[in-house]
Amino acid sequence: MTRADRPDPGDLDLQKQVCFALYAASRALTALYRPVLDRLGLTYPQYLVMLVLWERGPTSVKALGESLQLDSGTLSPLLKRLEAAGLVDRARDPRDERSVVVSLTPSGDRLREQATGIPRAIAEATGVPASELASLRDTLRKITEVATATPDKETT
Amino acid sequence: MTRADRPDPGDLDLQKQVCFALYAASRALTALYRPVLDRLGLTYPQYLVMLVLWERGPTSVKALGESLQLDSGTLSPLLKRLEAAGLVDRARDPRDERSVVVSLTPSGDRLREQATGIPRAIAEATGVPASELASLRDTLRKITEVATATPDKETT
DNA sequence: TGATGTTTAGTTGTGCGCAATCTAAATGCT
DNA sequence: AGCATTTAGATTGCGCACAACTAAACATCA
Repeated sequence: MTRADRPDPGDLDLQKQVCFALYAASRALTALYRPVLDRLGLTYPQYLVMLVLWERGPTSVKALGESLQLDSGTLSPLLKRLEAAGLVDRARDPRDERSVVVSLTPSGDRLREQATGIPRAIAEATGVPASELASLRDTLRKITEVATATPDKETT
Repeated sequence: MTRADRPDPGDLDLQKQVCFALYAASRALTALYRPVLDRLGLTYPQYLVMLVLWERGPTSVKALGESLQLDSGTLSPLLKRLEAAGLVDRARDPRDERSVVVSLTPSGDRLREQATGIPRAIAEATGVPASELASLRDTLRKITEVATATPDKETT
């Protein structure tokens, strides 16, 4: 709070921006996953959906969206592709016909075994110590929490 | 190296994965930029392109791609939209007709002034101390460097 | 010099993300 | 019960990302 909020031209330096570092790192890490996931026939977002299903079993589209911070505009077509691949089933919840429950097929369940070693392999490939990765993850979670909690902090 | 590389089922916990934290944080931060950039008529990737142009002046498509880690499949249509918006010009380099040089129009140059305060405003909105953001950025850069440097570390 | 290979952009096709809109089912209110 | 409101999911449209391919310009060298 010294003499802040006077815009510094240097602020527009691409390399100084955390947001760009985040954007670049996210794509780079996803690219690391790609050849591995290709063997499972999954894209990275599809893999995230499978992670939730492997962990929690049958899950509604709404709950999937809350876990992954994705809306139905993204999930609906993605789940349709997973269903076409024979990995998941979709069915209306008889107790609430608005809700669609996604569950694993036997084929989707079996895929779990092939996925078990992936996270560790990727973590090691980055060459960053596990402790540093853990603190990185915590900082990222803090940022995500603040950023998503903010409805629209407009000073107008 | 104690008793590692035996796959632990817990490894598939979504919340433990750095990659998901990265993916979620990147989208959350981009969402924070969105209302601000909307006022400039820019998307986030378009803003990144403008950052490079504001900093370096006329730049080839290839150099833009190297700075932002994006290929022509992404940049060509993006630049076409920036050109349609009247913010940039595109012209073949007379010295090497393969290369296309992107430069700012007066309108694109003026936009810089409106963008100057953005990074600081976003950084403050996250509530994370500047020092922590700086170390976060450095860790992210390290990960990006390793991940992009790896051509394909397949043990086959 | 002419054949060959490389570099640079652009195009096409697929799959996200996300805003906006739509439909149907459930819920609340009187 | 009757009707407005809310909720869950799907659809549409646009803009990235990225792989695969094409075409033109340049480089190289027998």
